[in-house]
Amino acid sequence: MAKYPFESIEKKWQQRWETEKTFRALEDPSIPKEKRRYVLDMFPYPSGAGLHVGHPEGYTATDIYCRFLRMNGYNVLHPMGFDAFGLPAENYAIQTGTHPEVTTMANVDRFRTQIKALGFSYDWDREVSTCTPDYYKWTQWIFLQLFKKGLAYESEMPINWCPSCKTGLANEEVKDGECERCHTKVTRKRIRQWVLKITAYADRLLEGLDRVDWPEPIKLMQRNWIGRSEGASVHFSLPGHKETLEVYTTRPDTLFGATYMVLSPEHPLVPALTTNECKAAVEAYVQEAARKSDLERTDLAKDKTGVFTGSYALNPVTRKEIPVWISDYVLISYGTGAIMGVPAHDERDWDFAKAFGLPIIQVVAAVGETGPFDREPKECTAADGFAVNSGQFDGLPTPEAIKRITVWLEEKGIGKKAVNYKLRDWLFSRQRYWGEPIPVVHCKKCGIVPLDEKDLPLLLPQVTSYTPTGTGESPLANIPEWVNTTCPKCGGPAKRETNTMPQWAGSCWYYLRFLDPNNNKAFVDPGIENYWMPVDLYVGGAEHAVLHLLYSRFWHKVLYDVGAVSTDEPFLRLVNQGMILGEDNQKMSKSRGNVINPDDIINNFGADSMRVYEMFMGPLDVSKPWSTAGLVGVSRFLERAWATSEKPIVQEAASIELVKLLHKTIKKLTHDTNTLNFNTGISQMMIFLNEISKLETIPRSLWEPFVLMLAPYAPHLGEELWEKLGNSESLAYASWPIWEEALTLDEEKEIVIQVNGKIRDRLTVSAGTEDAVLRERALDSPKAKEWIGDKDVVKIIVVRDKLVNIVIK
RNA sequence: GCCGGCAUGGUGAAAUGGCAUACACGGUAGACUCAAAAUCUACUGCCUGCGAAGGCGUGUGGGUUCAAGUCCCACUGCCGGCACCA
Repeated sequence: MAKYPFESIEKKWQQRWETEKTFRALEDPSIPKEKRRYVLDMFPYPSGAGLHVGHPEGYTATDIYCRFLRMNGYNVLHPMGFDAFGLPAENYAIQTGTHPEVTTMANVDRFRTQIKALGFSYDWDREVSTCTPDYYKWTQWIFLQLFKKGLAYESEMPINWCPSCKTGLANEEVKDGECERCHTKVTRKRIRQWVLKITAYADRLLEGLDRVDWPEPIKLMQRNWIGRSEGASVHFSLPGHKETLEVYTTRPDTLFGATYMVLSPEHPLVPALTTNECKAAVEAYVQEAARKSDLERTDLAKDKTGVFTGSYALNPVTRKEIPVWISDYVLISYGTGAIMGVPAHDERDWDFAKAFGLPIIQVVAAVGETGPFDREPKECTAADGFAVNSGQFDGLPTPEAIKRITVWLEEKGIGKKAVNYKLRDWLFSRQRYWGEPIPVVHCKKCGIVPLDEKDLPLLLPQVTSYTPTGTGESPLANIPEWVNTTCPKCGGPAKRETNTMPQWAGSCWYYLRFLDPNNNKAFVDPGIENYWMPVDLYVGGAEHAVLHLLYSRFWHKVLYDVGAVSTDEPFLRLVNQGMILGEDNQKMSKSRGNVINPDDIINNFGADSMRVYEMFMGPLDVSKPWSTAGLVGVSRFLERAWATSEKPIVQEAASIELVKLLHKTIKKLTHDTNTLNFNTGISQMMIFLNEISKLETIPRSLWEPFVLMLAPYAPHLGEELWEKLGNSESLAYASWPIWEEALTLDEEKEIVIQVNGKIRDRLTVSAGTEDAVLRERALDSPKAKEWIGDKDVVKIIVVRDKLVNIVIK
């Protein structure tokens, strides 16, 4: 079998699609809402390394699905663009002096060429890059909306500081205590930052998850990330001080067991509470903690450390004085930055109390446990039970005790019910050049003043050096003529904000710009937004499970609140594609030398082989190793399809067996394509082709539907075969074949005869044979008789069209 | 440590609680060929057996069921995420 001429075929059809704008999506009002679909890929960051074989996996999946939808009469929006701001281009600029825009645009061109070589049916008229002024004008506009709603604020806060990049990092850019990009150990530094108040949307981000069709594990990860907990805040008075110490606890029922308090080293009350005798030790500890990175703080925390402040707090229920300590196991960023130590019922508190010889009092007992409860418990338990050593609350089961003590605290005015989140506000500024400038100015007289919307975009100026200033400010701070400006409000002198936005900003809303990419009056026309939104299917890697998808949902909800979009959740259905591993079953990486380059595969086997192979490897959502040997099998399948098309295609009727196989194939492929189970769908096409390729002449009634079904998977070959059938129009909008249910059913069924669950015989009967008949025929089977022997038949199970199980004893 | 996912032939994998291993790779044998490649055909889970046939088999151990890869319980291993969240 000769190799089919994929090079010429693929080139030819890619050109046809491009010049004819085959896949342009128009907002045709005559197509009803239920016949419109928005299918979105996570757009790539155009790295210098070029396209990875992982990219085409999700892109092929959505492409097949979109082509399938079009053939089923849907109006499909399927765009592609580039997440073009980002650190690698800037780091390259620092090394070489090349403007990041130059690098980025070259990479974008390369990516576009590589993506087009795979024959995806994108509407390229809608392409966007987040780094173009046309685009980031609207990223800045959205920032202004956030600012006006009070959701963007400045804060002087300790941040992760990378001494090598000389810039601040968000928590999520720190991996194992190291800078995600350059792997330098991260330290802490206080710096002025812009922060977005995502916590204000915590409950809505949580609630919205109940209304979207996403994988449960991903929803769970988002829920855990938001980390909502209910409990109580309690004020502890501090004898000798007018302030009180507020703590948050999920277990107010253990208040009687609180024998000490711990503040985070960064807690504002630490200086006031430190007595002269303890001052030296406390200050040393605070300094030590500040110097440490998060890695060290968590690592060293295997043994609890801490120092006594010298002060005492009053336990509001026992009226006993309890010592106030500081320790780095208490985080300033969660709750109030202070805790009550209940060593008997919290592992961490237990370790701390044991390390420093603090008293341990049991206040919860397991159901069925009998006292006495007046001695120090042997082990710590956080489990529910009933209250002991808790005065008036003794005997109450834990949930009841929590309620009653919370009420009691409220009555006394020393506490109340409280909700807390693990989610923190989003550190939104970067001390970088290659990002969207934050469109505000700092005016001595008016404070922080946002730019007028009509003055957007605020363009990134040219700089001579991309190197960070080292003071924590971005390279923009080195351009006085840009920094010094006038206040939009009072007209007096003002300074521009020199921080830029993080890469997440542009990717937070790109799916909206695809709707109306050239609009310069609005970020999207409301009519067009309403036409397509929400996104019906969003496919991308699971590594974005939390951050990108949470940030994006947050922005979308804000845009919904300002009336800019019509839905409050952006992505109805989410599918995460699995990772493609190297042939050695390891993550692909340069250092392992197991990287597969898509260009090589396309050159040697063609884009269609690449596409079909990636879909044939296994289920879309699991990780799977690349195998060039496996690719060969798929390539043979396409060659066989080509070879079959070279045989005479005739008008003769096909045999009933093949007609039935065709209808079964249409049914299975329709179902599997619709549910994105491409691997089993392809296998069904293989079964069909294996059969018809045996024929000397090919009935057109079999071949035509096969070509149509193959087309979404191998579109270049599909179009070519369609043309060979005498069609002059593209098959992109031809009708997907329809199956006839009656032709998918077998007239005869093989019935398995089991004796005690073991297969002993088989018989062939016509479909739908009555249970009673099956029972008789099974009992008549000589082999079954042999196995039954003289045993008693206890029971006979009949499953129509499938099996008879004779149970004997 | 916690959370989540996965575990099936030599390999990638398939299987509404009802014939385990479809499809593909690889392998073996044969056809075609001067020869090779390509292609085509047959076989290909393991064990016993000349064969007929039988037994075993979906990470391990239990359980539910007439029937378990699939459901339940306990464990082991691998992969991913999180990191003292009070």
